[in-house]
Amino acid sequence: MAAARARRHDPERRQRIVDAALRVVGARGIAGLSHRTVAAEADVPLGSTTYHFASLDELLVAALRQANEGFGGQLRERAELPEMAAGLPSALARLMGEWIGGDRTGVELEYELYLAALRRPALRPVAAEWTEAVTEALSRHTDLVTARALVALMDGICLQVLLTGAEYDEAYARDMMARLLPARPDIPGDPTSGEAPVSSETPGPSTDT
Amino acid sequence: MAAARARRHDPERRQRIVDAALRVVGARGIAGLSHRTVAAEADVPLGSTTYHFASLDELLVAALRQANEGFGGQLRERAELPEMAAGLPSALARLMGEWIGGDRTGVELEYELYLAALRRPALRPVAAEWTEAVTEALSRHTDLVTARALVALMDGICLQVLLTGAEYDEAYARDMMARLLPARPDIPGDPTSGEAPVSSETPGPSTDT
Amino acid sequence: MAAARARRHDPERRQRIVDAALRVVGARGIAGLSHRTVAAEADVPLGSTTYHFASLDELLVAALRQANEGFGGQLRERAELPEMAAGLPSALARLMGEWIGGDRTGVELEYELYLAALRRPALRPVAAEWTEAVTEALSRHTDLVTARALVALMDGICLQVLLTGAEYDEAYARDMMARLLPARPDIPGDPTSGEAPVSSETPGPSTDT
Amino acid sequence: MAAARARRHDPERRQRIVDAALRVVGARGIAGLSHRTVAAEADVPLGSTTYHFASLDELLVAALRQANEGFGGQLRERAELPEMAAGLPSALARLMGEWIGGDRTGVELEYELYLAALRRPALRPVAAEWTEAVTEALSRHTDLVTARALVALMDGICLQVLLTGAEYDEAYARDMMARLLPARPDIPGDPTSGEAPVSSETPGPSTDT
DNA sequence: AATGAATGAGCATTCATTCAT
DNA sequence: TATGAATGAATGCTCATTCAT
Repeated sequence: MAAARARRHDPERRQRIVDAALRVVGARGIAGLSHRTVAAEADVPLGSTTYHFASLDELLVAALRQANEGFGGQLRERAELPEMAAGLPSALARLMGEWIGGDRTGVELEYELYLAALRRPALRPVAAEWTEAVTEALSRHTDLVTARALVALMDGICLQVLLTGAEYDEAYARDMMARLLPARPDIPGDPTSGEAPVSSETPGPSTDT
Repeated sequence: MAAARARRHDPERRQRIVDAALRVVGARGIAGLSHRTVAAEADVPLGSTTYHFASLDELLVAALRQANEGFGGQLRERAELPEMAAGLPSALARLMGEWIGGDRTGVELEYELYLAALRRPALRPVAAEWTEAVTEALSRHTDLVTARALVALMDGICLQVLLTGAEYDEAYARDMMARLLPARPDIPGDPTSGEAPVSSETPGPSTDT
Repeated sequence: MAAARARRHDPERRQRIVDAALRVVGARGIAGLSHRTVAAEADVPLGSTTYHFASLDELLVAALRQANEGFGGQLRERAELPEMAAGLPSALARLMGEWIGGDRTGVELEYELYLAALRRPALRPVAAEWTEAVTEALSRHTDLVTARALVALMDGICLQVLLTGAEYDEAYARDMMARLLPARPDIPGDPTSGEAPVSSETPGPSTDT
Repeated sequence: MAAARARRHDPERRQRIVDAALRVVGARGIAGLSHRTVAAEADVPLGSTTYHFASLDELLVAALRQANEGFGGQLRERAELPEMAAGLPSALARLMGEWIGGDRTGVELEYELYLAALRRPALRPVAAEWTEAVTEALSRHTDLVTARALVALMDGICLQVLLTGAEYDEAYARDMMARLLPARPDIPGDPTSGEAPVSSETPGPSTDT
């Protein structure tokens, strides 16, 4: 068990490289990720990174898959709780608030990897996995179509906060998600459907234009 | 092939560099944008790019500002049309479909520049400008809060298509946007508010368009 | 008297450029001095710096001449005071301590310009001027040869502090300078203090070799 | 002229780069030292210089350490000789004369690297090493404090010659150094010469070696 | 199987200088 | 006379990749 020199198969090595990659991307962005930076961060020889991950894309895939556990993981954990069954929009809005209000590094890291799929087809399956997983978790409390729309809206809201530097407005997020829930004209108190009906006012369109 | 040498006074130079930058980003991504690539694409001396844009960030700002005219420009143009007043969700869903269904290069280009604001604070004001402009255009037909949510949802839907490789589903987009519109329990047929009330369960594509 | 636009002869302009050059060298070293940096610091057009100073060497000469007022200026001021006549070594050691113990920027700036003469012959006359001026000021209280040696020793002590990061030891400086004073065999008082009145005869090289 | 290509394994490579750096600094000054100039001078690929020396500072450190062998090396060699024990000031003055009277390139090179520590903290430890080594060599013949002052005075005298273009005056140097030697009140013989038999106390040369 | 050495291409940026006003 | 525009050269440095163990 003593540390063998020149271990033949070091299964931790690969994981340590992925962890280091996440730290590098978190600190310096994907643009700062290179064989060198990750090797230095992981404290492994340069050749080791190219050996375990033939290309940076391959490393990014592993990193993205691991990063996906962030928001998605928390959401799946809470998906079981009665709180979420009781009021999906408010539960999601609160979760977003906690996530985005905490250390921004993790949030930016996760989104940067996710958005990188735009230009790296290799990452798309992983991005799709993430969307699927979150959608599925939400579909415990609503239908699939609504779940997917909720995910899209959450993404859009988060992006507006992250990209424009705007403040996160939890009440706004909750209300808009509540609107997305399927109409329940006949069952006004259905707990699975989410929040209570949105207040009638809200900056209604009135007679603009 | 050699362009005119010794082009001492070239007032269009700056604009040509921005155009070239957009072409480069469109073809090779932001990662492929460098003073060298843009200089070659614009057929100007290398020093000319650094002279007109002291840093790449500066060039990206100019490029993003110009790219913002893409979707946002079309939306603002159509914002005047009665079609949009008649049915905001279906008009927006159609516009998205046309945009995303056409040449993907422009779409990806625009989104890549937009999303780059995540890691480049210099781009955030421009990203905010874009959001503001689109929101304002939409607010001709609905309230500001709803407009902002519509933009967020559209962003989220587009991203899902672009990032996961999913197909764009116009009916789904329309129905979800329709749900976002403020509740009008008393005025079921308000034309300014957009579509007719959506069918109760799930957003079947119904028979639009 | 009102600020004329496009003043024909702006005598302040030249001085402002020199002042800016000193600030630039102080902050970023001679290596950081360029037409651009000094123009930016002085808030004058780039062309203005090349106009007033055809070469950087020319600008450095002007800057060094002005910087020479630092230590040398203080020394000349105090040269009149009875304190210096009473005890040259302790007065000089104290002055060095004050100079080197204060803001290091000025000290480094002055020395950097002075030492630049090593590689820039254009600066040598100015460096020689400085040495001459200080030597002459000291020669009010001792002979010329001793004065020159005192200057050399002070330079060497300062350099050791600046180059090696050592602490300045005022007592050591005072004692070593005291030893440099010409022998006063008739006043055995205290040779280490060197405070005794300077002897009339100068330290002729005697007949060694 | 093309040297052997594909020199994959070249253990002297590093040393050759340092040698080339010294030649470059000697010929064109530190300002003329760049990865490119040194690569050309050493006839190695550009990447080789950045591989062996991650930064120019690192290269300068190696170069300074090697240059330190110049004057310091000669001094240490002669430190053993009876000549130095017999008359420290005259021996040092003669050594300085030989050093400064010979090829100025080496002298300027050594001083330029040494003085560069003023603005490059990375060089300070090496500058301190040099001072320590020379001081220690001198302390075989006098006490540490005096040795340090002798080094300072020698530095100051050399600088005056190098910076102002003055002639080196060996007799002057010898006499001033003689004054620096610790007082020997009991042997009033001739304090200016310092050649007289050294008093018993003080770390005189006594019977070392 | 794993890795240190090595290298040429490329990077953003700064620069002195030239030129046309 | 004074200056903004313009440019090619050069800078330190990072990099993916190759190669020889």
